[in-house]
Amino acid sequence: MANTAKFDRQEVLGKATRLFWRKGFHATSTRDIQQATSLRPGSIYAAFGSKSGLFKEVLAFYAQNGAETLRQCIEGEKTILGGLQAFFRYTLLGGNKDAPNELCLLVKSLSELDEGEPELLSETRSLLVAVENRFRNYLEAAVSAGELPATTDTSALARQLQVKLIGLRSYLRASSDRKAVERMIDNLFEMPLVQSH
Amino acid sequence: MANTAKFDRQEVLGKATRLFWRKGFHATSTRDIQQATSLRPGSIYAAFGSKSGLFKEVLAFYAQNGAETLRQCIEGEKTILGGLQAFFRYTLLGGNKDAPNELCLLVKSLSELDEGEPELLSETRSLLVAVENRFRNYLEAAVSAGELPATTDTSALARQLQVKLIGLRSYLRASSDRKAVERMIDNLFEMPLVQSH
DNA sequence: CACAATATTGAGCGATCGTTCAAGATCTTT
DNA sequence: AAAGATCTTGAACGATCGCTCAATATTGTG
Repeated sequence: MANTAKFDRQEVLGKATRLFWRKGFHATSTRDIQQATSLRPGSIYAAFGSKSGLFKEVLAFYAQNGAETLRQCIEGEKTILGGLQAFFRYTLLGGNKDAPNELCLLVKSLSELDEGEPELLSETRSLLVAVENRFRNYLEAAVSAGELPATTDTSALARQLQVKLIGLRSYLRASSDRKAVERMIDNLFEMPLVQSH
Repeated sequence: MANTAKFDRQEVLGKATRLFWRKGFHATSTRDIQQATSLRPGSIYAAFGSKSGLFKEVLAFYAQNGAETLRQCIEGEKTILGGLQAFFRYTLLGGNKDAPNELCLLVKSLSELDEGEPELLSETRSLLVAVENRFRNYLEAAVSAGELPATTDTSALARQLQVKLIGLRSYLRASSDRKAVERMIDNLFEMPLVQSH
């Protein structure tokens, strides 16, 4: 070894993530990335191989950040269900005002990727499955904690949360109606979650 | 007038719609369009002005088709709520096996368009508002027909249908789990729609 | 401090992008 | 059938795309 990279990989991934999150995979050019990261193409290609390779790491980076946010929301509330609601509120209405896009990057990628990028598409699907599994794990913990009946179908409920979250984010981008979204969140968590969803 | 266009505009719009629906706006090249329509660029640009101009007409074409499908579903069932459920089943699971994409073209466009194409984005939003309004109109008719209580908040319910439909279509693309989607549709229409959503 | 190894630089590659337009083909009108 | 208007054709424009690579700068090692 004789020379080491001067840029911070995580920092570059963060900047690339914000860019891809805002513009999407296809509409983001490698020159956009060069400008956002202040790197020359040679450095980017040495570190990530290709635009697709960078995007794949961006997907993982984004998913890990999301998982961390969810964990913090759960830990910051007294109950697990309250933590899940806090996560919905934070993601849809909350603090991260500087989020580049109303939509989840994974869903946005699921939308624009096709058979032309099979590896990125399957990776996106895997990461979305992981989100649903995370929801289910927390719901099972809520059952264990007595917040939900022991008969709760946590798999079905996790699916419902996933569907609702995706739908609400899309609705927010379509309408910008924050009050309506807030009402729908509260409605979702106020009623008996078990049988009605 | 001395010469008339030899291609059928609706037919070309249909082919372009399938193409954009499958690949999205950015990933569809004008040469893709030329190949799919068997038209030379001059003819396309004389008829539609630009790629964006064609896409704008495609959005309208798609939305009109969707409205017609919904109308037929409603008319084909005994009750309006049954018709809405039939529309959900048809759109998500149903006959159009040759649909180019699980997602709604409007939602897909809402996802990939940004400030770089403001006119297309606002047009997409308008067409999505129109879908929700159509849902609300049918729900009001359901109230009039006694299928729903007179106290029903049809606006809120139409929003819920919109959110659910978008979420379910995304979920289907993510997971390909048709049985789970079928269960969620039935669940949505089996329970008392009014207060629980 | 000299050397070897790695990183950075930026010009520029071939391919493809959206789009244009002169030339030729085809139609309606007279 | 001649004239005039419109449509179709396909080559090609400039811009931009993802990406490469020889030249240069920078580092750790002996």
